[in-house]
Amino acid sequence: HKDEKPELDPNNPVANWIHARSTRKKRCPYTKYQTLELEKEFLFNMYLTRDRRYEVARVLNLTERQVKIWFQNRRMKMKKMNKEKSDSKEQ
Amino acid sequence: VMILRSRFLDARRKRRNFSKQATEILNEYFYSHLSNPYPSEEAKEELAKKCSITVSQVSNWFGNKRIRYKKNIGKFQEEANLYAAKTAVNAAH
DNA sequence: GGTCTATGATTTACGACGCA
DNA sequence: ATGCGTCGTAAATCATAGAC
Repeated sequence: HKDEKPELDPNNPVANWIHARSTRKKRCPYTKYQTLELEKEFLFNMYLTRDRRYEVARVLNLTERQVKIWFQNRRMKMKKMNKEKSDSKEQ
Repeated sequence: VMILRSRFLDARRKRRNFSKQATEILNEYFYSHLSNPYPSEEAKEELAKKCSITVSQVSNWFGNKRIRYKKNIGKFQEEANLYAAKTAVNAAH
């Protein structure tokens, strides 16, 4: 399969499932303040310039990578919410 | 209009467990595809229709099921046997 | 009715892959 | 090669419906 890492085991059913690499950073919930500031920035523009990303990361004490990924996830969330809205409309 | 709107918002806020029949259908698929329990988009749509839930809810269900099964296979052994037997009976007729 | 646990949904973090 | 885009997902966590 594709996503991440195989689990080389004999005949257990989970062997061929997708598994996260052990090096993956553990999910760390952001504070209310961090989330609020990220949401404000997202409201201002859905896509970050490199300068804004640096600044947001510095102010919120996150890495630029975390900020980049937060925006990617936030755009997917918005897409999902829009889809639900249009789906419930028809019918 | 306000009533409809508030009803819609309430429905989103207040989660309901899925029906017994829906859970049955999802579990049948899960245990009969245990070596690769990743339904395609088309399969998700069909499951969603049969279960009267959304495709997102089907995705959530499989995501939760995979991780919870993997985390404690022993706890699900009885359930796994039950659905294995059920699909065996279905295949025999 | 108050405690818990099971369950559905949401939040971080990445791998795979696309495109410029 | 770099670098950021989407898409689908893992895994942890949240919220609370329901079982006890």
